[in-house]
Amino acid sequence: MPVQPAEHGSLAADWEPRGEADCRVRTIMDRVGDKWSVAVVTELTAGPRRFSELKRALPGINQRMLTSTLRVLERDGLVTRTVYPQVPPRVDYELTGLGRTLLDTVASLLDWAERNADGIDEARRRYDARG
Amino acid sequence: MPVQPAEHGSLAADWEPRGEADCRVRTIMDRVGDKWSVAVVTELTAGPRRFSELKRALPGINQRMLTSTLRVLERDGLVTRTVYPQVPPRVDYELTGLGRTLLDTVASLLDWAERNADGIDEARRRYDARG
DNA sequence: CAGCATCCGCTCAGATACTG
DNA sequence: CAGTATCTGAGCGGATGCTG
Repeated sequence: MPVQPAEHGSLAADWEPRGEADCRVRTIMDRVGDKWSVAVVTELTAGPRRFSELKRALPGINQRMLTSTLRVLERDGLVTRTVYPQVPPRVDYELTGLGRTLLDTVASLLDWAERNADGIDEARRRYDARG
Repeated sequence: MPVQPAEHGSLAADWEPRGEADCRVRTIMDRVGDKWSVAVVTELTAGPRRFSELKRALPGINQRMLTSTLRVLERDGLVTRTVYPQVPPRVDYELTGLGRTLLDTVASLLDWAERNADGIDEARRRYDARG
C-alpha cells in the first residue's frame, strides 16, 4: 500500500480477489504500520497544527514524508486541511471526529506496546542467545 | 524493520538515537503493519495449528513468508514452536499468553477498521472526485 | 511435511533541489 | 511558509528450487 498517492507508476489496483473486507481493512492497518501516520495523528491530539509545527514536532521526518502522510490522512477523512490565503501561506491540519476515534483505538495498542516492551526485549534476547 | 531475521546483509543496528522507547514501540507497531503477522495470530486464536494448516488457512501466503513471520512472532515471545520428532515431521505453533493479550488489543483495532471502512471509502471517493 | 537458499521486482522512504 | 519534482539505496515480499 503506497503512502504516496499515485507517485509514478503505482497501479494500485491489481489485488487478488480474497475477501473484499480484508482488502479495505488492510489499507487501514497499513496506516498504523507505516512510519509516520500514528506519530502525526498523535501530534494532532492537542489541537490544530501548522505544517511547520508538525515538522518541528517530529524530528527525523522530512517535507516529502510529512506532506504525503498528511495527504493520505486527509484523503481517508482522518484529518482536515485548512488553507489561509495569506502571504506567507499558512495551512492548518486538524483531526476529524473519525481521526479522534482512531487515535483512541491506537492509543490502547501503543499502551500495550509500552507495557510489554520489556518482556518482548527479554524474549528476543533469549531467542538470540540460543535457538 | 525487516520481517526476515538477518536475510543477507541486515545490519539491524544503525538507528538514529531518538527516544529509546520510541524505537522499541516501533518494532511492535511494525508487526501490526506487516502483511501477515496479524492474520497469523488471528488464525492461532482457536488453538495450536500445524505449519501446513496455517498455510492452507492463509490463502496467498507462501512458505517463505509464513516461516519468517512465525520466526519473528516466536522471537518476540508471542508464539511457541513445538517440534514433534517424527517422520514426516510435525511442528505446532501456539499463541503464548502475551500473544493472546496482543490479539485482544489488535482485535479492537480491526473492529474499528471494519466499522469505519465504509466511511473511509466514502471520504476517499470525495477526495478523489475533487481536491 | 516443514523448512532453507537464492534471485528479483517493486515501492517505501530519505536526500536534495526548486517554486508560488 | 508550504509545498512539488526527481533521484536513489534499501529491504519487503513473491517465486522457485532443493533438502532432511
